[in-house]
Amino acid sequence: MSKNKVSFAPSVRRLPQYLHIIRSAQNTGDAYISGTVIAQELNLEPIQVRKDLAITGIIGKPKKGYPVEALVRAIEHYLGWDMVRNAILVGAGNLGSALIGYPDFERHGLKFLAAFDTDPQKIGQRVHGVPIHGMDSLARSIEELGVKVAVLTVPSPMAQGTAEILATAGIKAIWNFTNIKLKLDPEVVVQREDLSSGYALLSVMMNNRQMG
Amino acid sequence: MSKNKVSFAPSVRRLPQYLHIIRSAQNTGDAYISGTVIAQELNLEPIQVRKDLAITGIIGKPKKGYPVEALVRAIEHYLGWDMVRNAILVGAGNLGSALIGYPDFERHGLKFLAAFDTDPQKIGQRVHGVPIHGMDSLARSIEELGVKVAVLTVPSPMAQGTAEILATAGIKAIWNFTNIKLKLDPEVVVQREDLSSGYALLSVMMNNRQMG
DNA sequence: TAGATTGTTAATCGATTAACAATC
DNA sequence: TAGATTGTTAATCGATTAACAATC
Repeated sequence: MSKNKVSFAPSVRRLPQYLHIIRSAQNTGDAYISGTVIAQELNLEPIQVRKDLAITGIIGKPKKGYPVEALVRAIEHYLGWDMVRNAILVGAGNLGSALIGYPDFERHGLKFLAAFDTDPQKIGQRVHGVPIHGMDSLARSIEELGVKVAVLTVPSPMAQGTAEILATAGIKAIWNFTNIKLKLDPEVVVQREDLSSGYALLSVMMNNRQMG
Repeated sequence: MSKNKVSFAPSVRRLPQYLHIIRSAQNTGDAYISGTVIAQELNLEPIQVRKDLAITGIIGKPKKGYPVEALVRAIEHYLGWDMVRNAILVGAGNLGSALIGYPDFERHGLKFLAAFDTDPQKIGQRVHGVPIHGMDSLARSIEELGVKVAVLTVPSPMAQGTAEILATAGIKAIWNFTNIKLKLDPEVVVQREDLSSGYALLSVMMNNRQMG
């Protein structure tokens, strides 16, 4: 493992993109892949790819590149994507259903044990094979299942209240898809996915190109 | 408008969060809101909020803060969220349906004229009031509607091919929700929303806290 | 008025990029 | 071997934070 100071969040965010490219190389049967090739594919600088990959502990071979099999394992291990993490989905609307059915997450260890919703129509049904329960059984289920990870896709007015129930019941990590900044005990890890920020960026890019 | 060099993408991404806070102040009837208050609400540094808001051209009042009404207008105008932008949705699955029904986007000028899908079951139906057409009418519809913005939520194997059809038919901005790095004419603006990168970050945070 | 808050200029911090020796 | 590519150390770039005079 490199002892260098290494850029963090931005590098970690790029790793799944690398993994995607490297996986295709794996499928083509390539034994090695160079940082140069990965960079080309993603419109990045080769040096950036090398720096990023170094954080996983992978050792490349001059002239050849990185051993594909070992690189896939190194990235997945660094991300903890080689283990199973049980999770629940809170809010079984369209967005939640999309996430629960997204094959990449399941493939990378995110296993949904249950979903929760307020809609009586949905309770008792299943999304992508996962049973939907009522919100009233949320706290009890979390304790029974011993689950530590929750994906939060409820309407924003419910976000803070629901998050508090989650935290109290023992959830330690929340993937927050609402546009609410949650106020919780700092021991709970929160990753917020803010679609509005992406829309803001797209809007400004369009403005710069004088698009109506 | 400030002549300072100003941080770009990160600042723009924070503006919608500010807008959200400022809107609640507006609803409470406050005439002014200070950068300090906004910062507190979002766990940021006041100086960062002031720097970010400066890019919109807003002028604050020492001691009082920023005039709420004018600030809302300044942010929305800077983002171009005070005008209507016609768009289409390509891929009317769960994720696409979630986006098309997300009230924040409509409120900020994103108007979906049509959706497209390959599923014969869906063609002829509507999502959130928007008609779903077959993929074969995609190019023709884009030209007829004169629409320049597309939200891409097709399965990843279809992403590159579909994007090429969009670009050829006249689409100038693509909001890309697939995990594919699109290769297109650089005159087409692409904003990629990569859920895997957020999952990677959450995973590493969980690893750091020794969560299984 | 007194003092909280703004906007500006300067300093720091962190991430990206450059340079280059080592090497398969 | 010759040369493409790695990993490391140094330089640059950009974003965040600090300091502080101006001011309502």
